[in-house]
Amino acid sequence: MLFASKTPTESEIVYLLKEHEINPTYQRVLIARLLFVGRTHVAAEDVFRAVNKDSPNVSKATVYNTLGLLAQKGVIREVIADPDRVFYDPNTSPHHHIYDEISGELTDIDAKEVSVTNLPALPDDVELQGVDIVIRVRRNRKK
Amino acid sequence: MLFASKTPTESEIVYLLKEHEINPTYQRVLIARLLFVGRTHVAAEDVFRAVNKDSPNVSKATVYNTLGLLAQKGVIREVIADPDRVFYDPNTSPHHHIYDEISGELTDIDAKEVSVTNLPALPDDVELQGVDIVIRVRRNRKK
DNA sequence: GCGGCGGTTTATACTTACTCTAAATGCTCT
DNA sequence: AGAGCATTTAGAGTAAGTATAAACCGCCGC
Repeated sequence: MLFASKTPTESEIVYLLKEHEINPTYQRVLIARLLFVGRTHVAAEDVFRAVNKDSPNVSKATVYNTLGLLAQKGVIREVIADPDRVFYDPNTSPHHHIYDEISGELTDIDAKEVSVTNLPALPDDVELQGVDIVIRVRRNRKK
Repeated sequence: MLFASKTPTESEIVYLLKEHEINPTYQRVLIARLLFVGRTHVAAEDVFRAVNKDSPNVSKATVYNTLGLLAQKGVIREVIADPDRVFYDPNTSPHHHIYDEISGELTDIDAKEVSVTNLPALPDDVELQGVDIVIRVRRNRKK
């Protein structure tokens, strides 16, 4: 488990950022904390709204920059499943996703539940970044 | 193999569209033919440019509508792998993709080369649309 | 304290992929 | 011809994300 409690303290977040060589500024801690408290898949727009709910705290540019930085440093993970927006996932352990094409909702699947075998060998100059499995689904409206 | 030759004739395309309950209009045939001649992953923008290369033939709206229609009817397949644009893939046989995060390039992998097992059972009201595997990769620039 | 400096944040304008709308066009049937 | 329906069109609109240039912040040497 990444944190002792489900809702990490500010200092736990500061530590997490430092661990990943990220300077823990006010805005970055605010955003990261929000991600790890909610522990859900969020889009940049969600973060922007949540972070500025009461008073204007963080600009749009900083939200995008911070999410990009966190993803690049491996603190969170980008999920490309919705053609309209990128989701960010605080769960970086190996897992995959179910994507509801109607609602846009994303759900986790533990990597243990799915196995991928026989990945093709990659050329030397090609570095594997990750394997994403998206199970696309439509939940029928109840009749 | 879908077509006898690598470059399907107009009448082969017309037949393909009719088979999928698509009224084979001038624009749709033009676009579909282009897809099946190139047989590569293309974005809507590519199609728009190619189709209007010499003279203005098809409007932007029609390009998007047609690609959407072809995908919906199963003639081609949408690939969500690049956060910036949707790709369309004329190869509808079961296969997956390697996505180069640097160049944005997509490459096919035959489904036989990868196997997914233990897909989780889905609730009754949920209909499986498909399973997409994207192998994210970075090709290092040659030193 | 003060000036400078790199890193960070900001407002705002911009880009880009894609969608919407309402009018025009075309096709078919009588 | 003309009614009725499907299709296409130009152009405006939307929304996610990026670029830019100025302001700000923390820190270090003086």
